[in-house]
Amino acid sequence: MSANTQIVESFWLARPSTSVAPDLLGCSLVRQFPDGETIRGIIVETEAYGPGDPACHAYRQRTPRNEVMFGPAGMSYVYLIYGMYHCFNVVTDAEGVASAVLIRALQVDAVPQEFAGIPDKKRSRLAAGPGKLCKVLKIDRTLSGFPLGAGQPLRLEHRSDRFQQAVEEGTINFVQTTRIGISQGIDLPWRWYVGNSTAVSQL
DNA sequence: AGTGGGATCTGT
DNA sequence: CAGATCCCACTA
Repeated sequence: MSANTQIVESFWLARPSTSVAPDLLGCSLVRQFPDGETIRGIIVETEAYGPGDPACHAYRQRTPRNEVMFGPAGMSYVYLIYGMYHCFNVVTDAEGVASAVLIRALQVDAVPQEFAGIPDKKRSRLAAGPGKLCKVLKIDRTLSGFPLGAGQPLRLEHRSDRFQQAVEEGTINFVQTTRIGISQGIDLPWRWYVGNSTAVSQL
């Protein structure tokens, strides 16, 4: 696998969310608009949700909202939270197994024009949170249930060679901890983030 | 048909 | 730490 190739191999995501979540760190999420404009961010924080997990939206029943989580890997799952923010997930694992990885933070290098006026300190943390990154990339529920492949409004790209090399050399390390903002399943260590990143939602 | 709480974020 | 704000899953 070479750098910057798009992740069209959905089988790569057809594994338990707890395996996929750390592997998504360093990959890029790319938003492509009809006019050709793109906004991209490097994934620096993720959380896994899956079977037997009381914090998972599909823990109780298959419902209209969580339907896409039961589908094949490599699809988007977007939902509205607290009436005003959206959260973006990558659906994982085999068809019929409800699971997903919540993307919690992105490092956005090329900040869109409309955010150019804000202070440097805030600008580096523009997408440091699941609701914030959806605001920056203009992700809402209309983008739920679509494949994350080439030519789509949202797509994933693999780690750059540079990032992968840094991981292997130990220059970049990953931290695994418990998840944030939930009231059940609070002891499961299913949150991962890039150790030296300044763009994670919390430490 | 009504309702309580939610995988959040911002400003005080 | 309160408030914003809306959808939906659950109860009846």
